[in-house]
Amino acid sequence: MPIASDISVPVDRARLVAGLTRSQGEAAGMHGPVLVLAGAGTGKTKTLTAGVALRIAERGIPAQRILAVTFTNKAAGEMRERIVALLGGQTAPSWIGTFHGLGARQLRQEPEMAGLRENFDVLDADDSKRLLKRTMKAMGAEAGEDDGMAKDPVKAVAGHIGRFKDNLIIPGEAIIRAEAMLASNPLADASGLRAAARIYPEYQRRLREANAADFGDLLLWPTVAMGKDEERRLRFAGRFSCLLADEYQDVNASQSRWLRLMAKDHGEIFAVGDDDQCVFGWRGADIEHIRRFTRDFRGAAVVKLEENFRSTGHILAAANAVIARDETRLGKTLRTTREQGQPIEVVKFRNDEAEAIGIAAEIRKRGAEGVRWQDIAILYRANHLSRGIEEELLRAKVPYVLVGDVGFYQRSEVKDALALLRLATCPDDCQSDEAFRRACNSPPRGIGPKALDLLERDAEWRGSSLLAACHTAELPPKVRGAAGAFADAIRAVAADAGATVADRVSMLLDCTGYRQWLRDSRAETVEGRLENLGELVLLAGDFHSAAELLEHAALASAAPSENTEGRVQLLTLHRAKGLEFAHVFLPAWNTTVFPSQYGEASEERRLAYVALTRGKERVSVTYAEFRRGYVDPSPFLDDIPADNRHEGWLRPEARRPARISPRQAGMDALNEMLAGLRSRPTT
DNA sequence: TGAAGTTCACTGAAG
DNA sequence: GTGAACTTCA
Repeated sequence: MPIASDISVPVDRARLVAGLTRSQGEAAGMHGPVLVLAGAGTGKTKTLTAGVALRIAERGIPAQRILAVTFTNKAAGEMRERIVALLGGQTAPSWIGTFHGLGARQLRQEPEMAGLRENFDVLDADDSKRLLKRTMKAMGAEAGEDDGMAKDPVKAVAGHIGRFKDNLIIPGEAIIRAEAMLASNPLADASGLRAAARIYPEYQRRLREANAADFGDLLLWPTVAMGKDEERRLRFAGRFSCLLADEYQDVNASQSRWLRLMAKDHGEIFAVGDDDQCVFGWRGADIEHIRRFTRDFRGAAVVKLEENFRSTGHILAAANAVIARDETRLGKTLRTTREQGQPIEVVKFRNDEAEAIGIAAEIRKRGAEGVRWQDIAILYRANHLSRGIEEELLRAKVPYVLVGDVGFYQRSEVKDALALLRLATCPDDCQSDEAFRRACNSPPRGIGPKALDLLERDAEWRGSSLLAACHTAELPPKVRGAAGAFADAIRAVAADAGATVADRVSMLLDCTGYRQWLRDSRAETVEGRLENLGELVLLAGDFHSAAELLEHAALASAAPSENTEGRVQLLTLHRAKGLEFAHVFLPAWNTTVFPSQYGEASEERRLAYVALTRGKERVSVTYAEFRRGYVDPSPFLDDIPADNRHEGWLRPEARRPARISPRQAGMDALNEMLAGLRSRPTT
């Protein structure tokens, strides 16, 4: 492949590719469509960053003609930072962002693509679920659609509608497409899917009515519109000379099509990804897109990065063996230049409690050996598995942090405060009605479902906003006073033209009694919540308008960086993707837990591969003989070659009989009996 | 009407 | 443990 060397821009190519391997450097400098298949720990981000830097510095492509796409804000931020560092003072591309962020930007420019007006709202998952719920209630579809509907039908329908949007299915086509899907895959949740196809158009109608877009809309409509209207496509695509995409294995149909439309004119797309790490199928990601990259982008070059700089030999061999049993993969085999290191430690425990105790004890021991807490991580398949482990870490006095629990902007107090701000921004606009519904009764002021219904009727009758209806609707006297006072408080802040965004938020929290309400509540979490509100006011200082802050809040979920210093980190396998830790503990390798009974087999296997490749020095896999109903050890354990594993670092002991309930004790007895019957060698 | 109490399930989670 | 939905109580 040609490497441009004839451009006389005075840059030091050597510096840009410094620290890259030969294949990394070659890949970064290629022209035309390129797919970099980068295994875990092979320097994927580094290569991508170098790719951007070389395009700017060597090929002379203006920074603002480069489009770089990622999935998370964090990844986008890191890329921007690294590019700036690499290029010195030169500007990073103006269009580095997430798919959603970029889609939102396009939609802001031409909102009619989605049938929206200017200044539409972006709803986060929570908001859209609320709207969906009201829609379903109105359609009488909320209660369990007789047969096999899920326990949470709103969640199920929200999921299906989200998948429709991921797959570029517009409301009018949903019913036909759903039937087609069911014809080819009768195993799917048929009644839920049908219900969703029926509800989708009405939900979409209500979204438009509220002048709001959900996350799916942000990419769906620009993509649909660009596909239909070539002039429009050129307006968007014409401003870029090349594209770069991170984590390509995780793209969904809509994202893949969007990229193709954006790259159509020049074919300059540089994608990096690892098909072995596609673990977000349930979120719409489709591994097929990375597999057919060379067909989607004609003449694409494929470069494999197989040199792993992260893990020791044993860890890598184990991971390779586990993933090798996935037969549909594109195929690459990681090798490491590092030493063999220690074998994977596989430890059997009697039950889940013993497992938690054992892990905590082992972590203590490693701490005593000088391992820093922050270099240790416990990675599990499902969130609820953290609980038992936390308990034992607490007991063992090991400091830990639960990584990425609830995002800052998803916290209820933050959402309440933002709803107040939304309300104060346009008190007379029906677009603020959802914010009103959220804010009107926190703190409780007597506006329950009944009163809200009266307000809704009045507002509908007059065509006014709910807030305006507080003064006009016929309400019981007490409620009327409270509602009026609430509306006046909002309006007072709205009228204060001189106030900054931060001032407004702070004033609203005070004059609506929200802060006081929080202070008075004697829940344990008050202090943290008040702190969050303070943090929000602080953050609000960075924004020039309420609209700006609200958009940011919808598109950015993450908490302002969690402090992991000096703590053991607890997180799910999914959240651990892309991260690395010197010491990794992988609990609950039991069937139905991991692999999960709900997951797709090959995706669970890839998740096991992700799990093992997080470790740099030591990886410990544990399982319980007994765990909530007898479950077998994970079959993935058998896939770790005998040469690369070692049974146990600790004699598993179940202790603390006092804490074991009679029920548990009975089950333990049963378990022991079963274990005996199976004639497993006992420890 | 609202608040307090109770029950029940609980993959995974970016934007 | 948590949160959501439902029930009961004041």
